[in-house]
Amino acid sequence: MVVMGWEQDLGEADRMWRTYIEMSKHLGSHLQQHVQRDYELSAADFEVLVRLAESADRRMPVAQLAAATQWEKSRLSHQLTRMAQRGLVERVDSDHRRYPDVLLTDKGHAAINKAVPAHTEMVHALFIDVLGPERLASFAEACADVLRALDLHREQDCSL
Amino acid sequence: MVVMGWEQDLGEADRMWRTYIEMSKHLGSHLQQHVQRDYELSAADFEVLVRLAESADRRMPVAQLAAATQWEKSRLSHQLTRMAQRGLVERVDSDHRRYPDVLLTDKGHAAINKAVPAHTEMVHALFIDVLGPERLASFAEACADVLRALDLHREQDCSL
DNA sequence: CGCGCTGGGTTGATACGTCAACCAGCGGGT
DNA sequence: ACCCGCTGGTTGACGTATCAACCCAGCGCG
Repeated sequence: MVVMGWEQDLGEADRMWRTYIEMSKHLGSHLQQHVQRDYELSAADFEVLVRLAESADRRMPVAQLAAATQWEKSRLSHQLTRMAQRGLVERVDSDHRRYPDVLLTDKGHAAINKAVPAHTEMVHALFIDVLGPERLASFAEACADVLRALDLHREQDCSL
Repeated sequence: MVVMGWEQDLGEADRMWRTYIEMSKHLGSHLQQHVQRDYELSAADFEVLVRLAESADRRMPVAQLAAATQWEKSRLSHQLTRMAQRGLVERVDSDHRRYPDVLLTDKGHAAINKAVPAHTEMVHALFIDVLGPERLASFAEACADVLRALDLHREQDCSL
């Protein structure tokens, strides 16, 4: 029977798509909840802290942080003010430019160093170890392919 | 050289994890942006409308909607009031209970019927067609496995 | 009968994300 | 020197998410 449109009759592929969506939603929120509950850090906090901690001297220009996180500048700015209020980071004047740097405070450093091990452990338990090495590899490659397709598509969008 | 902790030396697996994270973030935001720009619907709007449109008579009790979307009741409630203000849904008294039902308005129905085809098309272009059938199948199976692991883990959490 | 409990649903406060407007240095042209 | 525009960054307003508190109908029990 031919229905008006899309409704009800999802094919195999669409159900698989939904499986992916479900998984990514649940996995994301699970990780986020834990890092929130156990360490009082939001996903956004976490990301910023990781990037800063990875940088050589616990500080970097705002622009670099924006590039690393791929966030909008305004989002980053808001996030930084909130984190500054909680004492996790500081805005300091940079040497060469007239633009401020972001500095990871001791408190921020301590926070991320406590949170990261638990987080990676959970990522292993829930994701990496669940798919063994070779399934993980093909999974990641699939992700990379989708990313490439996405980039192509994005270029076309911009050229409008 | 042995560093203090986790910093810098990410293994293969962790880089693959990051690839997945990147992909899921980008794919999600891309889809969301399009459905937003082109049809004035947020991802949340979209989800609610799809569930309602899939239901037999374009209406269902709030609880059922909550179960379908897996959202917190408060989130759903807020979302429904906003959508009601825009005329996409209505809260109506249900027959048997003293609890309200949610009804998909004509406007809401029209909106979702316009948006869905474009959305599914994009999902195909960016995801389903990128991985062919068999890669898609193994991908979905991997997702299902992660979901199962997640459920197990979740049970343990609740039993605290 | 009345009392308290439970569970579905709403409300309010606050944190977060996005968009558009704005502000400040710095080129570059005339 | 002046204006102009660009880029990097901040601000405000608004929509959205989360948490906790609340409201209220039904129900069990004394």
